[in-house]
Amino acid sequence: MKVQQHDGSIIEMDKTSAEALEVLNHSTSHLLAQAITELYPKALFGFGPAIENGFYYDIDFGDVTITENDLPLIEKKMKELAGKDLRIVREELSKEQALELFKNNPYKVELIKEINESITTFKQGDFVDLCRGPHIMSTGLIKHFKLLSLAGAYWRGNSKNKQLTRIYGTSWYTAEDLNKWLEILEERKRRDHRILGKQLGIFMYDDLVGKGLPMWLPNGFIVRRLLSDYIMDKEIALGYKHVLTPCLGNIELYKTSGHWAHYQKDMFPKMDVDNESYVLRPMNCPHHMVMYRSALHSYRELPLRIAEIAADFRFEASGALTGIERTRAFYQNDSHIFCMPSQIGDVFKEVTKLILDVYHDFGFQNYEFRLSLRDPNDTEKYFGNDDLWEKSENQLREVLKDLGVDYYEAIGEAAFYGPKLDVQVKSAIGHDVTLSTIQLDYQLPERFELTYIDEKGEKARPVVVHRAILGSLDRFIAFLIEETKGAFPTWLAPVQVNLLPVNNDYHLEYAKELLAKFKEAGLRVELDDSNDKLGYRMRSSQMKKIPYTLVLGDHERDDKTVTYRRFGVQEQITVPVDEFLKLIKEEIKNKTYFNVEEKK
RNA sequence: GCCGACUUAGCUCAAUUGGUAGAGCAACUGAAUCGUAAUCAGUAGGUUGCGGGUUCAAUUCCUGUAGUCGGCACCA
Repeated sequence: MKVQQHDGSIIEMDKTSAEALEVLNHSTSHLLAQAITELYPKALFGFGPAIENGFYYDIDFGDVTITENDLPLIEKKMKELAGKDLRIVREELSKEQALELFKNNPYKVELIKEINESITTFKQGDFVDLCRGPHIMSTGLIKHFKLLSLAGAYWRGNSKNKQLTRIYGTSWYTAEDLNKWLEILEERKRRDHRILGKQLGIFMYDDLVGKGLPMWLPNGFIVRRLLSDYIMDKEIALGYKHVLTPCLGNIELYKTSGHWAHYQKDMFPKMDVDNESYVLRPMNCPHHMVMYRSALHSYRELPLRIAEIAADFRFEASGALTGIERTRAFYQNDSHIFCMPSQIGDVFKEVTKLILDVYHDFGFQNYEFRLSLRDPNDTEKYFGNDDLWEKSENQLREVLKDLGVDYYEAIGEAAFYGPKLDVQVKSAIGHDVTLSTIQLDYQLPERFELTYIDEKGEKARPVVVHRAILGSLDRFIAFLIEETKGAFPTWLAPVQVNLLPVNNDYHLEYAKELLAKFKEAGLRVELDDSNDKLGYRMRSSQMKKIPYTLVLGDHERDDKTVTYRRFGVQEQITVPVDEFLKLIKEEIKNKTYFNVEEKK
């Protein structure tokens, strides 16, 4: 297929390439704009780019309100226009000509004024759009697309600007590809932790308690407790010291740290008591800073690793709340590592290795390291002087180079006190979320006047490395649910073994015997002695995604064996009881990550 | 917070142009005792999120409010 580029050249593109899909989606966004222009002549257009597996267009509809019910109509118009197989014609304009052509559209005028290169438009039929391209040669290629959703989006991503209407869609070269993508979107919905979390009894919400305040149900609590134990054991092995600090803090604490100046709006309002003010803590750094400060420290103690599974409270914008991925009450797997400047590299390496170790245990593979840097133009957000920022950002680049991990840089994603190394994952519903983070901080030690006694017996200032491996337990579990589709690995499963006697009259006794034996062995085991048919109980067991369902009948009782079925697998395996115990204990010990798809 | 949509039984969903709520699953009761993803029958379950309005009549129309969802903005 042929594609026309910004400079007017026409190149050949492979339809199966990512670039070709991007071009098609971009051209489909133009087709959308053309259809809208015919249906709503007063509509004004902002940006309309291709995005991953789709496109959108931001549109100012003026006084007209568009709803999702309008999408099929727009889609129909698009099909009609595409059917005409209109040629898409590139034209080059002077800035004056462009300003004249788009004089009725303040958004395009704003953009034209900023363009320094040659200005091009792409025209199909009567519709002209300001655009760099590239585009396909004519609308006839646009056949398999769907408008997906509608949203508000601020002009140029700034909440001070007017909010436009964004229409999202997706476009493909074949009907098969389109359907495949739509199926993936459906599949993602089924993995959504909010749905699975409800089905599996992990967490719940109630309006009377308040939005963003999840309550952990028995099954969810088991997973949380095991995860806390798991990560604390790892930390203890690395020399971390665990502490417990209160969820409230005097407001002066946060004024000292700088958080009050930065995040006041995102904290629950202060509480005035006697002549003091308190806030629910949004994070734990200040508590740990003053804990460090409470004693004299020798360079021999460093790095000193203070850790806590700490409850934090943030007044997140109501629209940001998402299941247990983003809440107003959450628990951080937090630590602050106080070290000498010369130890920064080693500390970062140690923490990065811990992250990789943990991800390996969980079988996570789809994650990316992001080096989060400050935006030098945003002097309001970022504390400290330029030299220090440059120094610490370069230090992180050095560390990453030494570690040999792939990463990408993101401007404006740093914390106000320093650059970060974040581990980014994509949730089932497509949210880009930070799972783990390591942050370099020269600021808080300064603000809290932290010191240690160095080799020469003189006071020196330590550096703080903030880090969270599981991030927050809440968000981690959200991600874990989506990765495992709710089928937790055996070591984390709320119920690990479900016992099904074939006939209660003959096999219940044996089942009870095993129940006691398995409990004794430390397994989370249940016995389903309801009078339902075996098939019914097997189905119910599978729906709860219990790793091992054991069927116990005459053979098993007489031979002292069990017949088990692994979750999601048809195969039935009969083994002696002790062998089964050995097998499951081994699996729990090794934290084996069981992939149902592979075993099917 | 902003734009748009949604909210009916514990859960998943129905209810023709406004005529006063219905199914499956779950629960409960009974029968059946059965070898790997739903045995049969019966019972109970609802101020249709909440408040106000229009109407002879509102799940349905209008309005306010709360929550949820899709995005945007935000994310120490």
